Amino acid sequence: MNVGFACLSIGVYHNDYKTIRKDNLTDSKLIEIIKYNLESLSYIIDYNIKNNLKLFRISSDVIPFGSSPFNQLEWWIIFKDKFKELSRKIKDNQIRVSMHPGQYTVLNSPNEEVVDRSIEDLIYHAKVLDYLETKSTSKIILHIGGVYGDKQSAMKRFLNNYQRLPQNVKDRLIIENDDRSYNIADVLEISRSLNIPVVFDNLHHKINPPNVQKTDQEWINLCRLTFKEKDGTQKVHYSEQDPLKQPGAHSKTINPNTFLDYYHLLNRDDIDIMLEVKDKNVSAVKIKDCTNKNLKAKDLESSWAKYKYSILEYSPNTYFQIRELLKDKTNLDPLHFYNRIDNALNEPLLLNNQINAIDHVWGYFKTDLIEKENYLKKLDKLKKGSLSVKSMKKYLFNLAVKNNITYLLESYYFDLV
DNA sequence: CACCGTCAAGTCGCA
DNA sequence: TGCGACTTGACGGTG
Repeated sequence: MNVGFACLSIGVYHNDYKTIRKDNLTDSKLIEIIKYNLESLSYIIDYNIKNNLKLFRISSDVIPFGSSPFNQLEWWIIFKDKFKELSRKIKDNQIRVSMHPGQYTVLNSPNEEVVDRSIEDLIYHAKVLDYLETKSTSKIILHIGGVYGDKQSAMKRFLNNYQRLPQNVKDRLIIENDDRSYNIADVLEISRSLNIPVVFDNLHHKINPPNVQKTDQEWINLCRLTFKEKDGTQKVHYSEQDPLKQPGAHSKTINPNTFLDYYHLLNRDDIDIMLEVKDKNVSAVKIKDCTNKNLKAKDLESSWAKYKYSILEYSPNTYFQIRELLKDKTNLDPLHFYNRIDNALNEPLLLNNQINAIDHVWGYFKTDLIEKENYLKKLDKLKKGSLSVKSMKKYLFNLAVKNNITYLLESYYFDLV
């Protein structure tokens, strides 16, 4: 089983995607942004390699206006070398990348212009995967689209418009059930006509189930039959509901107990599971560790190094308990380790604890007296309530960047809230 | 420097 | 009929 995450990552420096408004768009600005975004992609790929994560979704935002006439650049030529470099990294490390156009790419719209733009958008996605020299196992995952008051006609329109796609898009296109219009039975029906793979999404399914009653495992086994050899290992999406938000909202993190129950019911290993969750790579590493039969003490230690200041911030007690726990290297219990961490991150934040964590992080810097005075002034303001913890953390992050403290730049502390 | 509204994309549910 | 929700960074304006 491979587990992966989507687009962005926590604790990776320079991992964000920049964009631009139409009003300010120029070729030179576009080039600058694409260069930056491809570097971000490169850093995230490096992170995946380092953490042995073999499944990854590339953000559609990597090329701003990638399918729009506003972007006339031949970016695949301008950045040929960068694409080559990325392609080599992905290939050498056998990372399966995919892409997932957003909710605005609607192939079955009754509006011809929307369909035209959607086809252009799918061509753009295929182009990125083509220039990364990925095989047909690198997929573009798409939802069916809208219903427009007549589902049968809308599904028919999807089938017809699919035929308008160029072959390189067809080779990669796979379809997924969504949380309000097309349930898994609908998507499987479309798959039977087009002979293309189906991605099962457990949370969408929970919210939007078909009339036919089957277990998730049964649906997943049906979807499995839609994956041919050229399509690679079956892919599914896995996410959990955020209990405080509207139905369909992804949870902050994956609960490893819930995941393992689900995974054990699947009772198979030949499956790729894309996690859709707010804390992205953090959950991917967690699940990776909790399912790793050859887990080493250093795996948990490297994870702990990234969590520790967040835990100190939320719960000093847990901080000391986990430090003790990790001293026993013969008895590894990743589930217990991650449950302790997740529980701590659910405790209420107290200013005193936050200041304590800030002071620990500050201890990493070897600064001059002027900087120290600056810090003490900020600390004083923080205690008086005239400076927010958020601002203070931002200040510390910038110091970590300036002093190039890798240990801190890789920490979850600046991103986990 | 922090915060807020707007933008940009398409659909749908709800006043 | 039109607006809010979904998503997220950029950006202009305000405090």
